Amino acid sequence: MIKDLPPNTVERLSLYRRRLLNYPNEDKLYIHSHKLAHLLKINPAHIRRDLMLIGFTGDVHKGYNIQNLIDKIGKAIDCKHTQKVAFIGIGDLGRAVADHFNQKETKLKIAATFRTSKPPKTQFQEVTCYHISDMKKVLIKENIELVVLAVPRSYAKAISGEIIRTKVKGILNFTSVHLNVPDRIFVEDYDVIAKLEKLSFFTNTA
Amino acid sequence: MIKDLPPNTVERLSLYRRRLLNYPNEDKLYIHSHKLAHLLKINPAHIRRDLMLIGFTGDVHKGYNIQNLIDKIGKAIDCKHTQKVAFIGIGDLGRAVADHFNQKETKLKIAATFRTSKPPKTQFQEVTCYHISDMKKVLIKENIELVVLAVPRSYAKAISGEIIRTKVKGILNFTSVHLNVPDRIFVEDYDVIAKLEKLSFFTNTA
DNA sequence: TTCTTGCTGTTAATCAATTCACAATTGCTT
DNA sequence: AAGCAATTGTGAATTGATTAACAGCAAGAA
Repeated sequence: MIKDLPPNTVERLSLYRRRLLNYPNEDKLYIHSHKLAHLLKINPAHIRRDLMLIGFTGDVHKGYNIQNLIDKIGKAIDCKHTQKVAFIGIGDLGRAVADHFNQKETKLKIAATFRTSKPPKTQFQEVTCYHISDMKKVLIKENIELVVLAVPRSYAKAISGEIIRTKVKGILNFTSVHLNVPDRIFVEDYDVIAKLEKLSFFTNTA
Repeated sequence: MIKDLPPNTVERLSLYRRRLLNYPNEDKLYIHSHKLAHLLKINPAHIRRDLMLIGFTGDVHKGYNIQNLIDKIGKAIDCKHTQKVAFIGIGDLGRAVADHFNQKETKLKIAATFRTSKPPKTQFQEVTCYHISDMKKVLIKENIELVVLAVPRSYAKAISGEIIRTKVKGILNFTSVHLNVPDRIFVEDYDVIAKLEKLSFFTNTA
């Protein structure tokens, strides 16, 4: 794991890897920066720069060895142990994401989902779905470190109050409520409403 | 509606307004930049600069008039007519967002939701939930211009292929698939997997 | 062998976003 | 009336992200 990678680079490395994992294996062992850039619709220089930052070097003619690159990205951004993730109050989106995390190459594992309503305890694939009232207990017992939080506003405060009493270290926060958590917890906010209003703005001016 | 606002400013203006709408009305008619900044955990200069960009000016002692500011933000970022939004394949998250759009102050209206599975046609609040197979028809009939797309990978291509044959102008894309759409459609990607891997990275180094 | 081609690695340039810092203003206090 | 205190509006500085540009290299063609 490399220190001091820019946040956006970390995100892109994740994208590179995922794209490469799905890359038709055919006989292709290598890929050029501009080819990968084209697949991801980004600038080739960006890729070369990102790979430079993690010290991965390609062949001047053949390009980048795909398997080695996948491995190197893992070394750069994955943590050593597997981290468990929980989805709190997010139905279909979790489902849309889940398949990837059942692949071999990932250090993240979806360990539980929670709902504020309905099913008190059901299975979804191999992931158990609990009622929200069991959240704290399960987060602790399962040693979950990352959560995706997408519950209605009215729940947000109480739930985040419980989360800080667990071992959770990171929250992807889709509630439009600003969470009051200690510094040891890393929060990434995403405000759907603001994004929609931005979308509205740029579809009417641009 | 103002041209040439930076994207991030547009997003923040949306956040400012929403925060102000929920601001305890008490007797407070005015708010200072640092007070609002504190509520949103951002830098006060940021707020002053954003408001400068939309030509809103405050009182050197009282601060910003809340109602006027709300109105001005509307003039700056809202489009004139109401725009309709659809949620495609996103259950709870849509629910978590929906309440806001039933407020008076918004130009966006959730007009439909679609599911890839289960309920062929049910109601959620006043919003009808259709089966995905009716999507194109409904998008056209309802004149929907914005969609939030969060279906499993395997559906993404086919669905985006249908979307481009409607009047949709903007897509908030939560599928990790790069959509191939013409330039007239504004796409904002959000890759949950990449965000989670970033979260994992920064909870293990920082 | 020598030339051409096309790629990587990397520095430099550009562009965008954020924050600093302070002049100007004006109510309030004395 | 004069000085203090607090706030806005904004130019300048800083930080960060992206893109351009090209030297250096090596395979393959001539």
